[in-house]
Amino acid sequence: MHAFDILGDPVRRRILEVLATGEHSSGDVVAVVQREFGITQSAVSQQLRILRDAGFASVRADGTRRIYAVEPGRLREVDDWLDRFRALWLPRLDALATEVARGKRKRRHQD
Amino acid sequence: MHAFDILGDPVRRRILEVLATGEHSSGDVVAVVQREFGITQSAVSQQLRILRDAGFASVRADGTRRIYAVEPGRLREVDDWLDRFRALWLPRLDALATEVARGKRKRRHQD
DNA sequence: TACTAATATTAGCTTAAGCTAATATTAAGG
DNA sequence: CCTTAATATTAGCTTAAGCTAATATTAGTA
Repeated sequence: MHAFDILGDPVRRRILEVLATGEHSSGDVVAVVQREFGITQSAVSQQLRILRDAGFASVRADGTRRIYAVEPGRLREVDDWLDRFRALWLPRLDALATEVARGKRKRRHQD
Repeated sequence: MHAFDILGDPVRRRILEVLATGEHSSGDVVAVVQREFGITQSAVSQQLRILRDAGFASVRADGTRRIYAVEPGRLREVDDWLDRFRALWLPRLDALATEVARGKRKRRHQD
Protein backbone atom coordinates (compact mmCIF):
# COMPACT_ATOMS: atom_id res chain seq x y z
CA MET A 1 0.00 0.00 0.00
CA HIS A 2 1.32 3.39 -0.98
CA ALA A 3 2.30 5.72 1.83
CA PHE A 4 -0.08 8.39 0.59
CA ASP A 5 -3.03 6.05 0.81
CA ILE A 6 -2.38 5.77 4.52
CA LEU A 7 -1.84 9.50 5.00
CA GLY A 8 -5.05 10.31 3.19
CA ASP A 9 -7.02 10.26 6.42
CA PRO A 10 -7.11 13.10 8.93
CA VAL A 11 -7.28 10.87 12.00
CA ARG A 12 -4.22 8.91 10.96
CA ARG A 13 -2.35 12.10 10.19
CA ARG A 14 -3.23 13.52 13.57
CA ILE A 15 -2.05 10.38 15.30
CA LEU A 16 1.29 10.66 13.54
CA GLU A 17 1.54 14.32 14.52
CA VAL A 18 1.07 13.32 18.13
CA LEU A 19 3.66 10.57 17.85
CA ALA A 20 6.04 13.00 16.17
CA THR A 21 6.42 14.68 19.56
CA GLY A 22 7.60 11.42 21.11
CA GLU A 23 6.32 8.06 22.23
CA HIS A 24 2.77 7.91 23.55
CA SER A 25 0.46 5.30 24.92
CA SER A 26 -2.64 4.27 23.05
CA GLY A 27 -4.65 6.01 25.74
CA ASP A 28 -2.84 9.29 25.20
CA VAL A 29 -3.51 9.14 21.50
CA VAL A 30 -7.13 8.23 22.07
CA ALA A 31 -7.55 11.22 24.39
CA VAL A 32 -6.25 13.69 21.84
CA VAL A 33 -8.06 12.27 18.85
CA GLN A 34 -11.28 11.76 20.75
CA ARG A 35 -11.30 15.38 21.88
CA GLU A 36 -10.62 16.68 18.38
CA PHE A 37 -12.63 14.28 16.24
CA GLY A 38 -15.25 12.96 18.60
CA ILE A 39 -14.79 9.33 17.66
CA THR A 40 -14.65 6.25 19.88
CA GLN A 41 -11.69 4.42 21.40
CA SER A 42 -12.45 1.60 19.01
CA ALA A 43 -12.06 3.81 15.98
CA VAL A 44 -8.73 5.16 17.18
CA SER A 45 -7.49 1.68 17.97
CA GLN A 46 -8.41 0.58 14.47
CA GLN A 47 -6.45 3.45 12.97
CA LEU A 48 -3.49 2.66 15.17
CA ARG A 49 -3.54 -0.84 13.79
CA ILE A 50 -3.60 0.43 10.24
CA LEU A 51 -0.57 2.60 10.99
CA ARG A 52 1.22 -0.38 12.52
CA ASP A 53 0.38 -2.74 9.69
CA ALA A 54 1.51 -0.17 7.14
CA GLY A 55 4.81 0.38 8.92
CA PHE A 56 4.20 3.96 10.02
CA ALA A 57 4.26 3.12 13.71
CA SER A 58 5.64 0.54 16.09
CA VAL A 59 4.38 -0.62 19.47
CA ARG A 60 5.83 -2.03 22.61
CA ALA A 61 4.07 -3.22 25.71
CA ASP A 62 4.43 -1.51 29.06
CA GLY A 63 2.27 -3.48 31.45
CA THR A 64 -1.24 -3.15 30.19
CA ARG A 65 -0.31 -0.11 28.14
CA ARG A 66 0.80 -0.08 24.53
CA ILE A 67 3.43 2.53 23.73
CA TYR A 68 3.46 3.76 20.17
CA ALA A 69 6.27 5.42 18.25
CA VAL A 70 6.67 6.76 14.74
CA GLU A 71 8.53 4.53 12.32
CA PRO A 72 10.16 6.94 9.86
CA GLY A 73 10.62 4.67 6.85
CA ARG A 74 7.28 5.22 5.19
CA LEU A 75 7.44 8.96 5.74
CA ARG A 76 10.74 9.05 3.93
CA GLU A 77 8.99 7.48 0.97
CA VAL A 78 6.78 10.53 0.86
CA ASP A 79 9.83 12.75 1.08
CA ASP A 80 11.38 10.85 -1.81
CA TRP A 81 8.24 11.16 -3.89
CA LEU A 82 8.39 14.90 -3.51
CA ASP A 83 11.86 15.00 -5.02
CA ARG A 84 10.48 15.14 -8.52
CA PHE A 85 8.69 18.38 -7.69
CA ARG A 86 11.36 20.12 -5.67
CA ALA A 87 12.90 21.77 -8.70
CA LEU A 88 9.67 23.76 -8.87
CA TRP A 89 10.33 25.56 -5.62
CA LEU A 90 14.11 25.26 -5.40
CA PRO A 91 14.87 26.36 -8.95
CA ARG A 92 18.40 27.68 -8.41
CA LEU A 93 19.93 24.65 -6.77
CA ASP A 94 22.07 22.36 -8.84
CA ALA A 95 21.84 18.59 -8.60
CA LEU A 96 24.72 18.04 -6.22
CA ALA A 97 23.69 20.85 -3.91
CA THR A 98 20.20 19.38 -3.79
CA GLU A 99 21.57 15.97 -2.87
CA VAL A 100 23.55 17.49 -0.05
CA ALA A 101 20.78 19.81 1.03
CA ARG A 102 18.32 17.00 1.28
CA GLY A 103 20.74 14.80 3.18
CA LYS A 104 20.17 12.05 0.71
CA ARG A 105 21.93 8.79 1.09
CA LYS A 106 22.07 6.04 -1.44
CA ARG A 107 18.77 4.28 -1.28
CA ARG A 108 16.66 2.26 -3.61
CA HIS A 109 13.78 4.17 -5.10
CA GLN A 110 10.91 1.75 -5.38
CA ASP A 111 8.18 4.05 -6.62
CA MET B 1 -9.17 20.33 1.83
CA HIS B 2 -5.89 18.99 3.12
CA ALA B 3 -3.21 18.27 0.55
CA PHE B 4 -2.94 14.66 1.66
CA ASP B 5 -6.61 14.04 1.02
CA ILE B 6 -6.01 14.89 -2.61
CA LEU B 7 -2.84 12.82 -2.85
CA GLY B 8 -4.54 9.81 -1.35
CA ASP B 9 -5.55 8.54 -4.77
CA PRO B 10 -3.24 6.68 -7.15
CA VAL B 11 -4.70 8.19 -10.31
CA ARG B 12 -4.22 11.72 -9.05
CA ARG B 13 -0.70 10.94 -7.94
CA ARG B 14 0.13 9.49 -11.34
CA ILE B 15 -1.24 12.56 -13.07
CA LEU B 16 1.00 14.76 -10.96
CA GLU B 17 3.97 12.54 -11.74
CA VAL B 18 3.30 13.03 -15.43
CA LEU B 19 2.95 16.78 -15.00
CA ALA B 20 6.16 16.85 -12.98
CA THR B 21 8.00 16.17 -16.23
CA GLY B 22 6.53 19.29 -17.78
CA GLU B 23 3.29 20.64 -19.19
CA HIS B 24 0.97 18.16 -20.87
CA SER B 25 -2.37 18.27 -22.60
CA SER B 26 -5.37 16.57 -21.11
CA GLY B 27 -5.14 14.03 -23.92
CA ASP B 28 -1.56 13.15 -23.04
CA VAL B 29 -2.50 12.59 -19.44
CA VAL B 30 -5.51 10.54 -20.43
CA ALA B 31 -3.34 8.34 -22.65
CA VAL B 32 -0.90 7.52 -19.85
CA VAL B 33 -3.46 6.99 -17.15
CA GLN B 34 -5.78 5.03 -19.37
CA ARG B 35 -3.00 2.66 -20.34
CA GLU B 36 -1.94 2.12 -16.75
CA PHE B 37 -5.27 2.13 -14.92
CA GLY B 38 -7.73 1.19 -17.62
CA ILE B 39 -10.22 3.92 -16.80
CA THR B 40 -12.19 6.19 -19.12
CA GLN B 41 -11.42 9.68 -20.41
CA SER B 42 -14.26 10.88 -18.24
CA ALA B 43 -12.68 9.56 -15.08
CA VAL B 44 -9.35 11.18 -15.87
CA SER B 45 -11.03 14.47 -16.69
CA GLN B 46 -12.81 14.35 -13.35
CA GLN B 47 -9.54 13.82 -11.53
CA LEU B 48 -7.93 16.66 -13.44
CA ARG B 49 -10.71 18.88 -12.25
CA ILE B 50 -10.18 17.84 -8.66
CA LEU B 51 -6.49 18.66 -9.00
CA ARG B 52 -7.34 22.05 -10.48
CA ASP B 53 -9.94 22.88 -7.84
CA ALA B 54 -7.56 21.88 -5.08
CA GLY B 55 -4.78 24.05 -6.47
CA PHE B 56 -2.42 21.25 -7.47
CA ALA B 57 -2.61 22.02 -11.17
CA SER B 58 -3.36 24.89 -13.51
CA VAL B 59 -4.71 24.88 -17.04
CA ARG B 60 -4.47 27.05 -20.08
CA ALA B 61 -6.21 26.68 -23.38
CA ASP B 62 -4.38 25.95 -26.60
CA GLY B 63 -7.03 25.77 -29.28
CA THR B 64 -9.23 22.89 -28.37
CA ARG B 65 -6.55 21.46 -26.11
CA ARG B 66 -6.16 22.08 -22.41
CA ILE B 67 -2.57 22.27 -21.23
CA TYR B 68 -2.01 21.31 -17.63
CA ALA B 69 0.88 22.19 -15.35
CA VAL B 70 1.80 21.43 -11.76
CA GLU B 71 1.12 24.18 -9.28
CA PRO B 72 3.72 23.66 -6.54
CA GLY B 73 2.04 25.37 -3.61
CA ARG B 74 0.06 22.45 -2.29
CA LEU B 75 3.00 20.11 -2.64
CA ARG B 76 5.07 22.40 -0.49
CA GLU B 77 2.43 22.01 2.18
CA VAL B 78 3.23 18.33 2.20
CA ASP B 79 6.90 19.11 2.41
CA ASP B 80 6.22 21.40 5.36
CA TRP B 81 4.15 18.78 7.10
CA LEU B 82 7.07 16.39 6.92
CA ASP B 83 9.27 18.84 8.79
CA ARG B 84 8.10 17.55 12.13
CA PHE B 85 9.40 14.09 11.28
CA ARG B 86 12.69 15.01 9.63
CA ALA B 87 14.59 14.89 12.88
CA LEU B 88 13.92 11.16 12.80
CA TRP B 89 16.04 10.59 9.73
CA LEU B 90 18.34 13.63 9.91
CA PRO B 91 19.30 13.26 13.56
CA ARG B 92 22.68 15.01 13.41
CA LEU B 93 21.60 18.27 11.83
CA ASP B 94 21.13 21.29 14.02
CA ALA B 95 18.23 23.66 13.60
CA LEU B 96 19.97 26.27 11.49
CA ALA B 97 21.56 23.72 9.20
CA THR B 98 18.19 22.14 8.69
CA GLU B 99 16.66 25.47 7.77
CA VAL B 100 19.37 26.05 5.21
CA ALA B 101 19.30 22.50 3.96
CA ARG B 102 15.60 22.60 3.37
CA GLY B 103 15.81 25.97 1.62
CA LYS B 104 13.15 27.27 3.90
CA ARG B 105 11.89 30.79 3.51
CA LYS B 106 9.70 32.59 5.93
CA ARG B 107 6.22 31.31 5.35
CA ARG B 108 3.07 30.99 7.33
CA HIS B 109 2.46 27.50 8.60
CA GLN B 110 -1.26 26.91 8.42
CA ASP B 111 -1.44 23.27 9.37
C1' DT C 1 -22.48 26.12 -41.53
C1' DA C 2 -21.79 21.29 -40.91
C1' DC C 3 -18.47 18.21 -39.07
C1' DT C 4 -14.94 16.46 -36.24
C1' DA C 5 -11.57 16.47 -32.50
C1' DA C 6 -10.58 17.46 -27.74
C1' DT C 7 -12.29 17.94 -23.47
C1' DA C 8 -15.71 18.66 -19.76
C1' DT C 9 -19.94 17.69 -17.29
C1' DT C 10 -23.80 15.18 -15.23
C1' DA C 11 -26.52 11.45 -13.24
C1' DG C 12 -26.47 7.40 -11.15
C1' DC C 13 -24.20 2.95 -9.55
C1' DT C 14 -20.88 0.27 -6.68
C1' DT C 15 -17.56 -0.51 -3.47
C1' DA C 16 -14.73 0.19 0.23
C1' DA C 17 -13.33 2.95 4.05
C1' DG C 18 -14.29 4.43 8.56
C1' DC C 19 -17.39 4.37 12.11
C1' DT C 20 -20.28 2.41 16.36
C1' DA C 21 -21.60 -1.01 19.55
C1' DA C 22 -20.52 -4.92 21.61
C1' DT C 23 -17.23 -8.06 23.16
C1' DA C 24 -12.66 -10.22 23.84
C1' DT C 25 -7.99 -10.05 25.65
C1' DT C 26 -4.30 -9.06 28.69
C1' DA C 27 -1.99 -7.54 32.79
C1' DA C 28 -1.84 -5.71 37.38
C1' DG C 29 -3.45 -5.38 42.18
C1' DG C 30 -5.97 -6.54 46.29
C1' DC D 1 -8.71 -15.75 41.89
C1' DC D 2 -11.61 -11.80 41.12
C1' DT D 3 -11.86 -7.25 39.59
C1' DT D 4 -10.60 -3.40 37.14
C1' DA D 5 -7.98 -0.79 33.76
C1' DA D 6 -6.09 -0.51 29.15
C1' DT D 7 -6.43 -1.90 24.76
C1' DA D 8 -7.77 -4.74 20.73
C1' DT D 9 -11.05 -7.14 17.81
C1' DT D 10 -15.27 -8.23 15.26
C1' DA D 11 -19.64 -7.66 12.81
C1' DG D 12 -22.39 -4.80 10.54
C1' DC D 13 -24.00 -0.08 8.97
C1' DT D 14 -23.49 4.30 6.33
C1' DT D 15 -21.54 7.42 3.44
C1' DA D 16 -18.78 9.24 0.10
C1' DA D 17 -15.40 8.63 -3.40
C1' DG D 18 -14.46 7.14 -7.91
C1' DC D 19 -16.22 5.03 -11.75
C1' DT D 20 -19.15 4.41 -16.36
C1' DA D 21 -22.22 5.85 -19.85
C1' DA D 22 -24.19 9.37 -21.96
C1' DT D 23 -24.19 13.99 -23.30
C1' DA D 24 -22.67 18.83 -23.61
C1' DT D 25 -19.30 22.29 -24.91
C1' DT D 26 -15.84 24.49 -27.55
C1' DA D 27 -12.67 25.32 -31.28
C1' DG D 28 -10.79 24.38 -35.54
C1' DT D 29 -11.66 22.96 -40.45
C1' DA D 30 -13.69 21.68 -45.01
